[in-house]
Amino acid sequence: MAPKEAKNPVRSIERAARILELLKELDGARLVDLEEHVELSKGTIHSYLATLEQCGLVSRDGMTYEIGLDALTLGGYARDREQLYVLGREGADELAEKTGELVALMTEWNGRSTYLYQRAGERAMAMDSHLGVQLPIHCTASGKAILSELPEDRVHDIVDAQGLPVWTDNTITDRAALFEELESIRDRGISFDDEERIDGLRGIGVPIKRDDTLLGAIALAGPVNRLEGDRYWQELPDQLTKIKRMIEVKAKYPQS
Amino acid sequence: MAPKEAKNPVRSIERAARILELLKELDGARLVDLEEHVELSKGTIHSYLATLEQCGLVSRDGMTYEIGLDALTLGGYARDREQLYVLGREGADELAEKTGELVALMTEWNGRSTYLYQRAGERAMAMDSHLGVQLPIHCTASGKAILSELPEDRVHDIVDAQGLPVWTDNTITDRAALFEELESIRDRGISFDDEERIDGLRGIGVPIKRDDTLLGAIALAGPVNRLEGDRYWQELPDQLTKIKRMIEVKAKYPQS
DNA sequence: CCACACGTTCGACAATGCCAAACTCTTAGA
DNA sequence: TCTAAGAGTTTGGCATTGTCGAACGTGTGG
Repeated sequence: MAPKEAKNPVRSIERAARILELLKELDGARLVDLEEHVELSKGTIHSYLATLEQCGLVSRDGMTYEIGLDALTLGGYARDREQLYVLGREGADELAEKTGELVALMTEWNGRSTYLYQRAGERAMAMDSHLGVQLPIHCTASGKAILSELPEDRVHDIVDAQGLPVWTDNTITDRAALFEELESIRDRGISFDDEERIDGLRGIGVPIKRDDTLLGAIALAGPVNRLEGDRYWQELPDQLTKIKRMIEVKAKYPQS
Repeated sequence: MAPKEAKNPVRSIERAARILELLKELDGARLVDLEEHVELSKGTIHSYLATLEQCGLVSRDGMTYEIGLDALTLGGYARDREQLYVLGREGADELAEKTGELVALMTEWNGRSTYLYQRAGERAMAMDSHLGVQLPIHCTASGKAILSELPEDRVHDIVDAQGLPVWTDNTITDRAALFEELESIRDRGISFDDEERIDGLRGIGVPIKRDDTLLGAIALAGPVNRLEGDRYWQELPDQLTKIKRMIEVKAKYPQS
């Protein structure tokens, strides 16, 4: 996603969005806390918060402000309009049930791989991340699956914008290496995250398309000790592929 | 929730929120569509949309604008900070599994009953609503369960703001009747929605508290032909109550 | 009881959002 | 092919409206 700059931006909106962002990053904040992070006077921040609260985008409990649930309402609607979610949820549930692991539907947003849905199977690890969270795209199975189906220049744009930051010893940090990897992902139709984002965590991803547009990816994650050998390299990839086909058929014949 | 008006509102934020609202209600819209619903010139609306897009709150596909996934990111965080969600998700899953019906965690927001989480059991009906959706509070099991634990004047405030609109023949539309109903809900600890919002749909709700603060409610819904007789009036209520207790214990002893 | 820290309100100035109108781009029809 | 209509985009100047700082509340701890 090219970081398009609006020609005539509405500053108040930029600033309001920044404040919401901060409330998220700080896990809720008081007025003074925000003051430290924003170039605005106390009085002004107050007006912003009061207005956002009135709009339902912020809630306050005494002195601390939080993101309001209207954000969830909006986000929920946004998700419902994502085809990957509508078409893929059932398949994700099925796969989580069958494998016992953590299954997620991810789509590209802001050059990142973003959770649209997640379903934990019986044995799934505690989740480190969840609905709406935006993960780096170069070191996740879902992200690489997505990149593998994006036009080359889009990939370059994204890498330009996001860089290839190190997360673990296995993280791909070299652009050429990344493109090689994407090539082999295209060959197999499967992407592997072999402890590239978090030590001890492996993942498997498959891109999902409708006609020729990329919808996102379905991915499975689990601890190294369970995702290894044949299960990691063969069985689970096969199951993912099966689900992918199912979803893509559903996409093609909406009524069936 | 009293409709607090900000003293010095930032108009641009109010308008931006209105536009997001419209994008939701219209299921995506073009610039001209918005023009009909907002007292702003084309050019101005354009600036708003461009800015919101830049902030990730709006996405565009050619000519049509949609809510952007950053809303989901924010909303997801907001949800994670709701204790009812964190504490209750497991219980809701369990209940959905066991009963096969639709189970939801709801909390009060804007004087409405709002979905924090939903889990569909095997036999659950197709959902008419979902994450983040805000339902009327006087004609849903969850809503009435919530009202039953709110201070009397809060209930009056909410009813003043929301009214008691008719949804079906069974909808409670009289304030006195509502208060009687709430009284009996308090007695039983259970609320019933007997086709009060949608014909053919029944629901059962239980309020959930932590210490003395109300967190929200857990509710179960299904078609009349499955929710009837003893199952509706006894068995399912008992199961809900069991889960409620489990959640409240978890709330009390965080580490257990 | 005072002092401090934080939130809230207010009035005046100037930044900035708004409108209208001109411009571009695409599509459809003659 | 040319024209017109319909949509989106950009611009400049005026007036609205956000912004600051200071003064005013409010509550908490010493």
